[in-house]
Amino acid sequence: MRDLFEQEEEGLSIPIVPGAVLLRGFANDIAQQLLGDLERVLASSPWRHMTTPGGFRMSVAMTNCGTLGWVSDRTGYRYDRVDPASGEPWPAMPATFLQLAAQAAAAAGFDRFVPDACLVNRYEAGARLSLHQDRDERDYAQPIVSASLGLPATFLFGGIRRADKSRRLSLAHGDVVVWGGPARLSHHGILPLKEGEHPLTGRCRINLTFRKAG
DNA sequence: AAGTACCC
DNA sequence: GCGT
Repeated sequence: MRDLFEQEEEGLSIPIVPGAVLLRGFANDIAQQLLGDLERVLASSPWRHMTTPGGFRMSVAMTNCGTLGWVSDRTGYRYDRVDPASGEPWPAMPATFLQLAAQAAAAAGFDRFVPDACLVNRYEAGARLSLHQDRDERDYAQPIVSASLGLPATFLFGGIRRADKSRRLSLAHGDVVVWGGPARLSHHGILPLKEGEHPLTGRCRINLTFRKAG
């Protein structure tokens, strides 16, 4: 019953596990500015489907902004200063992105969060991200901030061990999840996106994931 | 490896 | 649905 109650809360901090919190609707007021800034990022570094080290095409389309961008190809996962598609540095992180990330982190108890990487994910119907850990960053003392825009999705949030039981959380437009400290290496993922239409993003979900990678 | 296939 |  507690879960049903939580699903209906708005504008509140909802604890998930120690070190992880869902900030319901935290990005609502700034969502249109974020999406406008994203258009300028995409003009330099457009969407692309990366390849896993196993050689499979990821269903989620991605790009990055900030001094470091997350990249996957046949050689592995890494952060790189350069967009491999353009040969140029990733676009600068927009001020609105930095502000959202810092304010969300602070609201979750992580002060002075200054991300140097923003991975942008676009989910269309059927796109998914299987359960994984964010472990390519240098300093696990730095939290992860993940903002949802557009269509809703089911977020899986598990434990440190892959076999730990995962919780399912419905994430809606404007929701922000922050995890760090004891939850920093929690497994997480997104179930296949359902079809739908959102007034601001159309038939997709956009996710902004902020990290201090370097 | 953030993926798939296949097995139990 | 889980592990490999």
